[in-house]
Amino acid sequence: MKNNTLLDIYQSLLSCFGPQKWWPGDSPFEVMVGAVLTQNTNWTNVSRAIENLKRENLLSFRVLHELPQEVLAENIRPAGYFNLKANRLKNLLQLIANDYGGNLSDFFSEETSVLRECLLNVKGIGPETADSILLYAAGKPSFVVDTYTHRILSRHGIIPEESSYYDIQEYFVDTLPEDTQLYNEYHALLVRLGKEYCKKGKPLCEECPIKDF
DNA sequence: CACCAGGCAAGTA
DNA sequence: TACTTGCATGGT
Repeated sequence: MKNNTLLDIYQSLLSCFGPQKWWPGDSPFEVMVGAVLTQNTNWTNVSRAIENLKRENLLSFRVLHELPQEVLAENIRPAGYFNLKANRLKNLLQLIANDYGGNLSDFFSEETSVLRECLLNVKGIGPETADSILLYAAGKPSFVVDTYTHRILSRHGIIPEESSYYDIQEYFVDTLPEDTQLYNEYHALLVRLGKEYCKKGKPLCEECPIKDF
């Protein structure tokens, strides 16, 4: 009776782990910054970088936009790739300054597909970072696919190993109801599962809560 | 010591 | 188009 495997998996994960309360962050702006900082990086390192920004009272659009890139880079050093990420954040802030007068609410009020294209046009923002900002900062129903999503589903034989980002996203979007809260919780639960039961280079874990799917 | 972490862009053939 | 490489800190 599994005519909707993804929904069944979701229910299992939710009952196993409970709500994950994502994204960790106090404001949409902080979430957006965190989305860039967490690219290929452990969240604990990102937390340190964000703590630095908070301690120095730098975590606002105006301040960060006016801050020299080198100073920004020093503050986000613990997140790794700090020069690269400082540049990427600057690119994003520049877009918001140029096209939206620095008004984050106006930026996030754009229609989803328009906003997505804007984000993807920023050098340093790819599909996952764009979808993370859309979903967790702007509250749009944009499903986020990450390495855990790909690894979990392919390891369980639910999708082919060679599936692309958009193959996987399409699968979720076509199967699940379009619901921001569902997308939010589902992605967070997959990350939780991935961290605890589906690590890189290991075989399918016998204790995995969804091993029967 | 090696390997990994909530990617992305640029270079090569 | 399909690989490969650079970017970098901190935990295990």
